[in-house]
Amino acid sequence: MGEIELVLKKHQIRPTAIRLLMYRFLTEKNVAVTLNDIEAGFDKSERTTLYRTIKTFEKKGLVHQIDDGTGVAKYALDENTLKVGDSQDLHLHFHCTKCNETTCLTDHKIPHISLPKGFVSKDMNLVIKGICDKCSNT
Amino acid sequence: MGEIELVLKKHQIRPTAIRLLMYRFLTEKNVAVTLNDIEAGFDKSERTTLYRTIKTFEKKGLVHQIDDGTGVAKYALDENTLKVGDSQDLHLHFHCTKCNETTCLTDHKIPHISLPKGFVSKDMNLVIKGICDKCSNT
DNA sequence: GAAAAACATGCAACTAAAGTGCATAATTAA
DNA sequence: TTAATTATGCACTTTAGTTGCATGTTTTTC
Repeated sequence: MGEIELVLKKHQIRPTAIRLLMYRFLTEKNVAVTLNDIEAGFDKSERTTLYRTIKTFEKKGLVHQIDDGTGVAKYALDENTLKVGDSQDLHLHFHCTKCNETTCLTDHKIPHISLPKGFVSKDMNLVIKGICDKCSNT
Repeated sequence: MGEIELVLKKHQIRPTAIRLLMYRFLTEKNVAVTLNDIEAGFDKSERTTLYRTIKTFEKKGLVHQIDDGTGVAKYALDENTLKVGDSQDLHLHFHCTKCNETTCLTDHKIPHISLPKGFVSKDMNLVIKGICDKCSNT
């Protein structure tokens, strides 16, 4: 049994052909991808299936959705996919307005922020927009 | 001439009837509103016109768009609308997952974050999700 | 103050992404 | 091996965002 198969099983995801392929696709990319990116990476298979597959991955805690302000949902593999459960690593995301790529800056944790009385924080999303390293070196 | 009319003129926005109404509508709300919210607040007038009006407000620096992760764009008046120009107040936003309201926490500035070499920050968006004060007191 | 230019509005239509319903196929459990 | 569950493919719907164009209104210019 392949390694990817094991990862999926650990997350209680049935390792079908498409799912294995999508997982590999995600590991090969080091930036967040849209559903369109995924679709473009697979000659075969339906948009709906890919949509439901990525949603399954999300539900099972294999990927997280990123909202970088472009209006299109992006997805990226969770850092520690071997660990199951709410890892809740609140890293920040960088969106390059030049190349439109969004990167997980997993080493950069979001600093603690004190909220007004009565507000309870459960989750947070921090996106920094600007020019990425690749684009600024051009 | 009314006060709102003056505010609009200061931002080089022609004070038409709809614009005056929308500005007042925005001041009355203390949470961010979607285009649908705006539409619901006006019996008359076209969705397109309201859309273009809010976009004009945004372009002229009267409102800012907020991306709270719900997938729908929300808008809120800038804090200091009497001042013209790039105020760029990077406050954070709180999105309540219970009542679905998004509030500007204008007093809470986003802390400075150091980025990896080569990354240049131009703008940032921080949304904290959780339960707001109104919903937690219920 | 009239004509021209610039801008605002309303209507229709289009686009893109997200999501649902349902039939069929495949996989797992009994 | 049959029943139950889950996955996939296709068509279709929904919703938000956006654009084109004709008409209406305001501002500018002479």
